Amino acid sequence: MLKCNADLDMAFQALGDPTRRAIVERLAAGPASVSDLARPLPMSLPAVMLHLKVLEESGLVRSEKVGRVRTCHIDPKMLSHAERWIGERREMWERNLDRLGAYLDATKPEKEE
Amino acid sequence: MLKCNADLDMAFQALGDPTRRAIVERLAAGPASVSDLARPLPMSLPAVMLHLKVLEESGLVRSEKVGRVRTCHIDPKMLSHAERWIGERREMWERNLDRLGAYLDATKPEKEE
DNA sequence: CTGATACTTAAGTAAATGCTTAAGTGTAAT
DNA sequence: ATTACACTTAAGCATTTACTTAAGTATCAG
Repeated sequence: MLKCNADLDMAFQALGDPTRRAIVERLAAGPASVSDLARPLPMSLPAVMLHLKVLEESGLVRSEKVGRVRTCHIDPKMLSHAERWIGERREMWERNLDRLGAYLDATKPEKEE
Repeated sequence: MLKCNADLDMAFQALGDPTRRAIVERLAAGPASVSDLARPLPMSLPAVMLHLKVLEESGLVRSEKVGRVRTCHIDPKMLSHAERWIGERREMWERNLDRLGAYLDATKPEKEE
């Protein structure tokens, strides 16, 4: 019954956590290793790994491991997707406001022609 | 330690649920009563009320009650806020890609001058 | 006044989240 | 070979979420 946009579900839910947004914020400045990401965060490294897993499964972040260090970076596609979803709804709402305005303009004015 | 953006937390978390996105989707087309919103949804009315409460506390939706019917509508401000947050991070990432490209262009080319 | 409508509140439950500490597994440096 | 480093997995736990049903509380219509 509900449209099935599991990818948006995961992306928005991932962004709904301050730790994960902090990670995205850091990655927006450029790729980083897991330890780099964990260092400023007030939690254990395994906890950061879990957040990274969420971000990666949501498609917002990707990572590759070379040697013993895993480097993470943003995947902008899902960011765009989420951004677009919000933008389209906002625009739909604004068009409705405009239509309502036009309707009121068309019906109310008594001093017409 | 983490930047405190409780409003974004709530907005993104609200959008991270398919039922709530369906409600926003419906409201983008125009205001609706609680029952209107609940009718197509595969759950009880109290459950829908809880989702509405989340949407309202996140600032994405507002509502007024007149008589016995509560009419809900989108508040576009928080939609814009969330959209902007994503957009800024995406752009930051893209600027970084450009800088990297420029750096590579500036250092690698052997056939210069 | 009586019943139907449109929400609202309360109480309870199963599952998902966000951590923790402890114990691994490979890779790199000495 | 030995040690340190950078993750990774596992097990466990407290809290929050997403519902449910049942029992209200105001309107409004007849």
